[in-house]
Amino acid sequence: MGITIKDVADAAGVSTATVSRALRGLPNVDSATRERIQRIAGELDYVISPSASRLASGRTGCVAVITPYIARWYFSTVLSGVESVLQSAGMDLLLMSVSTPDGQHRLPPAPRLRRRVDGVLVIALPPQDSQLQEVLALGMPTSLIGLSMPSVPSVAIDDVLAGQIATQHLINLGHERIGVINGAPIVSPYTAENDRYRGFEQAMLGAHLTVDPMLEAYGYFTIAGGEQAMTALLTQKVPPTAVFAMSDEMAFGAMKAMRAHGLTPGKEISLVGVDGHDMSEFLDLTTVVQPVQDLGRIAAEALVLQLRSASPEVAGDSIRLPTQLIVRGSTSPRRA
Amino acid sequence: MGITIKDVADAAGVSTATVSRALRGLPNVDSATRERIQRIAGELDYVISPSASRLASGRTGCVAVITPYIARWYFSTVLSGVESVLQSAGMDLLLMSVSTPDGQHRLPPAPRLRRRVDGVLVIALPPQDSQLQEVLALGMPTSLIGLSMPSVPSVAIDDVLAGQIATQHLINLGHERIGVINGAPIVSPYTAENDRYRGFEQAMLGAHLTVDPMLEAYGYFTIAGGEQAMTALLTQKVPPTAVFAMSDEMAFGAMKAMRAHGLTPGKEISLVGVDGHDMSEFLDLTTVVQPVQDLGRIAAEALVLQLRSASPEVAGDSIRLPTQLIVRGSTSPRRA
DNA sequence: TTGTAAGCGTTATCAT
DNA sequence: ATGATAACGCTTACAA
Repeated sequence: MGITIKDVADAAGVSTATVSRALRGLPNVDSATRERIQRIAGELDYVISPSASRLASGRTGCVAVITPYIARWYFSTVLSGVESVLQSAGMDLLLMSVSTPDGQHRLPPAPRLRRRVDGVLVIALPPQDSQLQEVLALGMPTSLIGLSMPSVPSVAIDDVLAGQIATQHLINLGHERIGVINGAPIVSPYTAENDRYRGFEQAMLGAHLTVDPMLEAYGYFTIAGGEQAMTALLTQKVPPTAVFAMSDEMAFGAMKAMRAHGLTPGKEISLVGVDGHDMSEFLDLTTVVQPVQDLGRIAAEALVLQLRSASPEVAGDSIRLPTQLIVRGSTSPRRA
Repeated sequence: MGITIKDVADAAGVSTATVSRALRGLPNVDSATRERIQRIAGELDYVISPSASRLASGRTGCVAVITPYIARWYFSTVLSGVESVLQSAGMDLLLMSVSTPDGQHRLPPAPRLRRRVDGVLVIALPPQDSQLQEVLALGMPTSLIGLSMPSVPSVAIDDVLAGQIATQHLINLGHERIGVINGAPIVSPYTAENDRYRGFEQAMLGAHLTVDPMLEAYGYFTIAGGEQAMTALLTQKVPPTAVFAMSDEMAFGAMKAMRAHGLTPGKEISLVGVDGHDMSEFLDLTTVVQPVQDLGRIAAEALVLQLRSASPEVAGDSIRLPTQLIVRGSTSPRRA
């Protein structure tokens, strides 16, 4: 039921091999022949069969993107960057979420990868996540986004630095009782949240300030979580005068809690986030902006490059993208 | 370099045909044989070659999702619903954006669909978008999400009703000078924005209120756009006392503009949106909530069903999902 | 530069 | 219930 390469070959009076070569732009094809074949293929409305091509060549032209969430800002933004690159590269993007929209875990992606894609892009899974381990064990070309591991190519920001910058900003404003809204309490090392916490600690210690465990709360990277965390911080005997939220979305929740307690971010209390979420400008939130879309874009470019250069071990190493502190109204000098 | 069906067949002492049948769960296979084959396939770590299977069967097991944006809330939320269903159905999800992250148009998706997927899901493209037309012209099983057209299966809300409900809410609060923040000025008919506008008109006319063209502005469904639109409305000689924004994100922008003009949503001026965006609760925005994730979920389910039931014309018709007005603090009775 | 033909790994149609 | 085998549509040595 479809035009095949054979039909084109017959119509052009050449062999299927020549059509294949001509259409794929391979060298050693007479340019007149090539043009004729292209024209005829067009006239016949010929479309190559990916399945046949893949079966014969062994390459799928597909890249899988594995992500814990699809609908959250960070992940969808990374994804948009990835998609634009893969699109231009003519590769198919297979989207696989590791958890349901409700957050439950699902079928492990690794089995669904084998023989199906040429490469894999993983967004912000904890380094020792079992799903991630299984994917890496597949041994296929892989790039990590928003996390980094030794010996696996990755694109990420310097999370320690991000945490350090955010905290230092608060310190520079004269704050001393600085709270943190962290991700989850128990978490594997080398995650973004851990690194940001280390940056926080470094800044605090560097300024000879006390890291008070009572001023740490967990917001699980959600708005609601941030709100709860901030509420917890505000009900301390001596609440913080400034708070570092590890993500903008948690910061949004924190803002709500502050207002509920009659506090205005940037007046009685200061708040800084991390991300550069679309809404952060709108909400006048000081934040450490990370180039989220570029994270995806650059990782995808690196992967495509690796896939093209048949050399399996041109893995390319860990790439660090810069962050930038954007000071807005949510932070202000400590009131005397 | 991989285990093939032949290897499994040899190891099990049966033919490849039997292995194929056994592994796919087809009938007419001795249960003992089937179990043995399954065990051996497992031991050998056999993974079927999708390319070969697709080439031989003619089915790809892939569904393409075509969307104008990936990183916007509505689209990523629909996408997450779609993904969860396709995942459970064991189908591959090919993601294709129609515009770049910057909003530019790109390669038309239609050519990239042929022979590559079994079905297509289209998210919120205007009915007469040329890309959409080309996709439909392919004649493959297709479901539309967030838009509807005669004779093409679709899942959407009743946008006229949504606009009507939002507006009526403002009217019920006693407002008479009601502004609208629309999408784009020139737009094809039968789009969500047009329908919502019609609902707005209906409500206004039903209450014998004047639809003042001066109280209409365009926000292009973005935060920044909403802000500009609201600013325009507020600089009218006689500004509106209430505003219907056709999306929550535009409403967010509108809120910012209101505050910039010293107005508090829900006090001197009322504001209602449409969507049920995550941030709307946080920002205390009254809105007409639509079940965005369900839109994607249900459309995907319908498509999967259609693809399974080999009957090509079980297209299933247009499905309408309900919306719900959630009254929050951004709307209040008109002040005398 | 072009053609020949042997795969690629399944599925599906007949037989048995 | 199982087996043999011809597709499926392309790529890629190898020849010419």
